[in-house]
Amino acid sequence: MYIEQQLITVIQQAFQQNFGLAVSHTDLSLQPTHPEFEGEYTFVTFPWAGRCQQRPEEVARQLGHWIKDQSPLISDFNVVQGFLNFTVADRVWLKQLAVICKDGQFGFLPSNGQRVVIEFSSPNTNKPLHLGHLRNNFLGHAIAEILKASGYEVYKVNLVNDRGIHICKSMVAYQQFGQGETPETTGLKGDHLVGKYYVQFDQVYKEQVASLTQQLGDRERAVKEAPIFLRARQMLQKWEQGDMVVRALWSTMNAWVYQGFEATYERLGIAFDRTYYESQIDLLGKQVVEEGLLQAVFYKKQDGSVWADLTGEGLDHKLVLREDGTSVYMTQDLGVADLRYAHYRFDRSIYVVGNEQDYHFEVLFKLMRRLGRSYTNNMYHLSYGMVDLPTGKMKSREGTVVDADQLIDEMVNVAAQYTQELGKIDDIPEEEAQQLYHTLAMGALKFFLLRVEAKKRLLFDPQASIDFQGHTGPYIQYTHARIAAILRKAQDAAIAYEGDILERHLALQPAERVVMMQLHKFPKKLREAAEAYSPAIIAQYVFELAKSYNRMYGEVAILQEREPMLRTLRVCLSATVARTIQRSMELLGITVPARM
RNA sequence: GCGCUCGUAGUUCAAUUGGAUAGAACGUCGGAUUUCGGCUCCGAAGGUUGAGGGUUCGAGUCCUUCCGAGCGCACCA
Repeated sequence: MYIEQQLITVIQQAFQQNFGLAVSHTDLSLQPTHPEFEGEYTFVTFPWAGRCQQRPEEVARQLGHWIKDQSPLISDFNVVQGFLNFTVADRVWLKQLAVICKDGQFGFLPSNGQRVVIEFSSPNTNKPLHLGHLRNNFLGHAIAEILKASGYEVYKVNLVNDRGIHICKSMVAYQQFGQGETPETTGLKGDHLVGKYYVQFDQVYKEQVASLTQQLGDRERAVKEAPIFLRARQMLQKWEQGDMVVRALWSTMNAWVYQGFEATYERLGIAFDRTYYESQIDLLGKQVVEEGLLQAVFYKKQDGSVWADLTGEGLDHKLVLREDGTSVYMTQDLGVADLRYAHYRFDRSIYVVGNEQDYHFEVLFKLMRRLGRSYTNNMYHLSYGMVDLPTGKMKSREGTVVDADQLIDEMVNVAAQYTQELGKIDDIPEEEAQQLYHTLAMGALKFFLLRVEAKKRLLFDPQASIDFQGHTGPYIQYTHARIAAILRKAQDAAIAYEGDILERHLALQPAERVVMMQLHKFPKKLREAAEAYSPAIIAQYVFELAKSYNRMYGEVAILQEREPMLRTLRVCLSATVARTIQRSMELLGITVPARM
């Protein structure tokens, strides 16, 4: 039972007894007391002054007195204007610590029987993953973990965008300039090799457009008629017709890319329960469009293209099928939604997709509703902002993209350098050391990208991201490693938690009380994070927990404490902090080392 | 032009969903270890929350008008 809830129950009784008011549990809420005031929880009485027929101060005073007399929960209270501040009794904190210490699952919820499908990553198979994908992947993975911890049965799915004109661009360039290169002959990762040709296509295309524009004096025509572009279109048609040669090349190049992706996912620590390929689900969307036509949800233009009229809902007309009968983006998502429901019978379906798709999903959900899909209300677009660089926006064509693999390599180097300077792991095997550098690098990167609220755009400063001090992943990892060192020594000295600590009247230091309060907050933060689909809440929380511990570490002795009860208490507190850090970071997909 | 999102210390982010004197980190300056891991800790300086108006006991938060930024409004995905 959480302290806040207990306190609210008492306040409820206090209203009844002192003012004859029956107030519901949900109308009462507490907030943390500002540090400059005495106490831990604050109840605001301004809104109640009217119903109590008293000034806010007076209401606070009466409630405070009554609660202090009646409940062992608080040791003191004070009133500042309409703010009633409670000081929770040390014994209550100690008891709470005992509970958290014993309960290895503290804060995690038991199964609620609900299924969630979460789609993320969704790469195109024409170029390697970049920084933007990292934000997407980390978000998706973290939210999946958070929902699992909240009792959901979670399925992670990836929808690979493996068909379309952009794929053909890489293929055309490869055909023309590739000279039979393979990942093996070049030593390049498959996704990078294919990406190279995607870039090359664009260079050639630009040149052709430039010269053709001069020739024709018409840029618009040049854009549409550049030879290499025509070849790409032609190739797409052949692909649609199932041309053997084109399909073979497509399979080969896609296989290269998948191998490359697999390696990158592995480094990121990300995996999926199922992968969908757009090339395989083409038909489903078309069936949904057929169905919509029958229901008059869609209409057909004279040229044969199919549209939805959303002008009644303040939107515009939306194409759902081309005049030549081929699918567009929307067609596919209509089909995928059904397929996913058929596969999982989900209670919720989450799409982790960038905010440039906000409109697309708004339309998609409206269409699904019109089509009478009962699960529409359970679909959610988790929209996130772009990742910007200090130099401006990332543009693949201008080479300002931050490549994921390259970035990880750099971070690993920095981690190695810092770690060697610290010199705490000189005795461990090389393989383990490499593993550790990777752990630290990913910790820095993931924390950097997850600490910002998803919907906000995020500035990626390469300089700041490799910083290991301050508001960073490694700062938290370091805190964990330091506690782990203490615990190793405590074990050697046979200091362990003993249940009777809370029977003693131990006086807590303010810094210890703050740490306990932070620990106590974990379940609430997890709940908030799950409701808001927000890993940033966990990131914020775990940082504050680490900070509160580090402050305490500076103020009180732990193993050096002479009083055995206090020493035991602090070891127990340290162990609980370490475990909570570990579990919180795990929710973010970050591993914490025992040494670093 | 229309729609959506955003605007908070020099910089990057918070602000418990409408609560007290708007908080952290980085950077700057100044400190701390006879002791448990200094990738740590403590302190200082730094703000008209883009601007104006409104709602109320109380607004960074809600409404409104401007200003600025990003994204979208493709028979691309």
